[in-house]
Amino acid sequence: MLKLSKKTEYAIMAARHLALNNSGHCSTAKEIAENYKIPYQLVAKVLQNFARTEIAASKQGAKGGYVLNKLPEEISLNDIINAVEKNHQITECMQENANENNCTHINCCKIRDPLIEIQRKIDNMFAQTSLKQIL
Amino acid sequence: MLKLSKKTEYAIMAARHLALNNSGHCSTAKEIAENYKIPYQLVAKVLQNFARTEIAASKQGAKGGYVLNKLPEEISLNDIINAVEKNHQITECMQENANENNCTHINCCKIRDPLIEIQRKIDNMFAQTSLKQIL
DNA sequence: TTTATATACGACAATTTTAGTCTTATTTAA
DNA sequence: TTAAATAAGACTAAAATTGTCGTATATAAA
Repeated sequence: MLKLSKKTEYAIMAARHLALNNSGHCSTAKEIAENYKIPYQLVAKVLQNFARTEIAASKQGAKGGYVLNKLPEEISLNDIINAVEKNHQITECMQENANENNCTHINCCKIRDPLIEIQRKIDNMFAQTSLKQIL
Repeated sequence: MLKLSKKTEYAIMAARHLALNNSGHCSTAKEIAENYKIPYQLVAKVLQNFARTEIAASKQGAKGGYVLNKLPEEISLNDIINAVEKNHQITECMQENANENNCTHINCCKIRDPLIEIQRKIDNMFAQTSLKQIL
């Protein structure tokens, strides 16, 4: 519980790699996969998510690859996590309009409000941590 | 990812219930299970863990049950989580003497140190949140 | 224009973790 | 002696995570 997914770990590693290799040259999924010994297909998808969320720009074809769209200090850990994880909240009921479909206990558990506060603190921490701090 | 386990949710609910019903009388697993509509066996184990880690005292037999051993302001969210989860760190490599048996990437990932800092902040937050704040 | 290299992406399979159940033993008040 | 309760291990089911496969598309360079 409360563990980062491998996808997120790989995303942080990949983002860090892009930040350190941003001198005009494209980094490829293959390069990152081999460098850090992580499965190629997984890094590939992580990078596609970076392109989709505009953390990085992609270039297809030979000599293609990825470059960051922003400076490392302008990219937060939250940006990186959001790129690869659609739902990373501490409980199912954290979203605004949660109801009994999200959790059968929502009306009797009595702990939702304090947990929302915990969630807020975690979100804050991730938002305030920049990629630059991870280099 | 980064989700609390049901076990932890149930533990927080149960701890809160004990805190609100501490006027000399024992609360039972059955009472809590029915009150919050959570599976009896799971609450029972959560409460056994509270007794084992001395958050609560247990009394066996008829008219038995559990009472908190400390005041709500003296019990942290960390105490509650540690009672029911043996390992709740954000990565496998967070422990002091982690090596390649914990994670094959430990020597090439380059992100362990910044993650240790994140872990420290999360631990801090849980340690500084008391049961009293959850009532 | 062909080939090699690379992104894009959905579907699937294997593995691991989480959640929940079953069973039995023990303790104690009435 | 019985009913109510904790104690605890083994097992099963369900869900989430992790990893793989296959195919399509784009592009630089020979």
